[in-house]
Amino acid sequence: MNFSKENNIVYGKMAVTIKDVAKKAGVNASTVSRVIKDSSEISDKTKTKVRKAMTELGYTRNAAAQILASGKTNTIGVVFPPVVDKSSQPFFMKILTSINETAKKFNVSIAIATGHTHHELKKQVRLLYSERRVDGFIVLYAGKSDSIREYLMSNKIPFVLVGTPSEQQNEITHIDNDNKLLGREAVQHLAKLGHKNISFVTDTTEGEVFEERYQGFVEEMSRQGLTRSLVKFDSYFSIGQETALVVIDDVLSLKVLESLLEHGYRVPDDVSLITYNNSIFGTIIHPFLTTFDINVARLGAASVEKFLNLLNEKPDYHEKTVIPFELILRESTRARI
Amino acid sequence: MNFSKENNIVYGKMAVTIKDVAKKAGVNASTVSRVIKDSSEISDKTKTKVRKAMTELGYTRNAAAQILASGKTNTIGVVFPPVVDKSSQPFFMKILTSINETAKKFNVSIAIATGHTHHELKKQVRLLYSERRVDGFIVLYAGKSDSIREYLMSNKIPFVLVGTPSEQQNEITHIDNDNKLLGREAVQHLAKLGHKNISFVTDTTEGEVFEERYQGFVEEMSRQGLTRSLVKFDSYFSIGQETALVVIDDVLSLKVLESLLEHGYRVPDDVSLITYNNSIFGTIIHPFLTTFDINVARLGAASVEKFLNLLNEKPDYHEKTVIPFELILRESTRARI
DNA sequence: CTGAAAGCGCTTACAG
DNA sequence: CTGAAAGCGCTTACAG
Repeated sequence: MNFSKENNIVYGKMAVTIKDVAKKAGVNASTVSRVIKDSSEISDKTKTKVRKAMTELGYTRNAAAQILASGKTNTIGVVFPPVVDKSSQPFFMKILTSINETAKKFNVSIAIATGHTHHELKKQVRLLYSERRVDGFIVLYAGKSDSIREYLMSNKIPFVLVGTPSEQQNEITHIDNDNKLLGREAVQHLAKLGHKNISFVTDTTEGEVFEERYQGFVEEMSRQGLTRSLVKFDSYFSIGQETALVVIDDVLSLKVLESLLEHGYRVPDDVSLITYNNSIFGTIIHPFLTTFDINVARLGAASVEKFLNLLNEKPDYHEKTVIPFELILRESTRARI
Repeated sequence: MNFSKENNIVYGKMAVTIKDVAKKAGVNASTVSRVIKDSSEISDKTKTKVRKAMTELGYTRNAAAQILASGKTNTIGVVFPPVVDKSSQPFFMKILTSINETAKKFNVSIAIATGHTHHELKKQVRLLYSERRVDGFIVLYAGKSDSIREYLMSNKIPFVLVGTPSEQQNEITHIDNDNKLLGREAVQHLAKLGHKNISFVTDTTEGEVFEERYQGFVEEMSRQGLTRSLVKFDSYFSIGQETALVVIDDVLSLKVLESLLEHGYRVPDDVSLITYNNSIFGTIIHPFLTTFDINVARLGAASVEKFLNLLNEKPDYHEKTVIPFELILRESTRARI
């Protein structure tokens, strides 16, 4: 029976500490600490000895003690957008999973900040940082600056953005797809199939995502000398001479599909449809949607890597990371006859 | 300039500690600590004085220090199921949000555990607990026992389950809807509309959710003397004499709807359809689905409350909490003429 | 009702 | 390459 352990009763079990390991290995606690972080100062012989003691005793570090002593939390705060229904977008759960698993790979943890209102969300973000629970943040929404972003910037708190900020792109490290290219490539795919009159369909004309995809669409349409229009989807939705549609995302695509069917158009026989995001909505009902996979897993992984780089290397510049996308061919597009 | 602060440089800023507050308020650090937790031992006068100092200095507690000193993490680990695509089920993001916001209300934090494989997930769960990052867990999947649940139970780690465990229901605190009642009430709604021949449609016959909803369906159908059958949805799906369908969830309902349309049935004119979950999938295309809202927000909130109760009160029994549901009438059911 | 002191389990200059 | 010591910022018996 080991006396020093008598006070380490946690949840009814003895917690093994660095001291126990040190005693067992016949070294000082500071040596054990150095072995834990695999310091090059320590001899291989000692490392082996200490590690043996660690496994024999079943040692695991106490996270709180390490955080307190080192001053580094090794935790990243993940900030969700301040909207009520994050659950309707598979994107968020997907990127959260990816972030969590990448973080684990680098031995860091994550904490999350959510809020129905902007005010609540900001309170959570501030609290996470002021209680020294996180070293910084990955923010899962971009666009125009808000008071949370201002808070982060003015306090020089490390953070990266998933998406593209409307302003200060050179002062913010961010990770995104090339939305303009996404717009162009949709046109290219359709043009290759022989379509000459194409509409861009959206339910919102706000936000960077729409703006850039649409801009890419317009540029490529002009370049190829094709006929285009912009259609806002609402209850009066209908189409004219166009033989193909670029739709802003796959949820909207399902609605467009239904409306088209009502008006007597068959997809892809009468009109082709190409869309974005490759979420589950694209393969529930036929025609399964031809869509661009924006690679959410890599967006998440890159956000962690870039954040860690920002935190540790403290580069004096802020870069944009562009994640490649992939066209998934399914049933909703076909050659124009 | 305050000397004691010179060493508290965190992220380039002075961190205010309990000592700074104590000095400013002219009391001992231990008194400040007691004021923080609003101890009834401290006089109101002192509390006011200390709180004034706290706000003036902008004090926030250091989470790691508090955790280390108190031995309580005030953090709950949330365990997601070990499946690849959690993002296709809006349920998970919804309950995560609800759990996080309820936790915040009780001043506790959350950590998450995800993994593509059961093995990875278990590693994360063990790590969270052995590093003393969490006091216990909320597990977001139920059904048959797995090695994670066995680990939690045999180590007497506090946890609650969202869903109903197949075994040991009296030894596990869990939170769920009454799935059997959900099955019965679907029948009742349909019967009231005059339907006498009803099928239960599912794509999986595994899991508690199916079993209980189906059992409730069967019982109520028998009780009312109606004609029933069980239909497994696949590419050969078709219906016979039935005039109404109970479908296991709303994603499957969209597929069923499509298949019905192909076979020339109109919903709800020819056949009524009632389903479960009230996710976004029910209101994308027409007919909008009549569905049961299972109240995910309350499932999440209750899981936090019950966990905290388990942790603090250490009751010697394990109860089940049944969250009420609500029928959302939309377009997919109608009276049989 | 409040203070002084010990302790939580680590990390990290400093010294040798 | 390793040890001894101080310190991170709290909490909590113990004493008065």
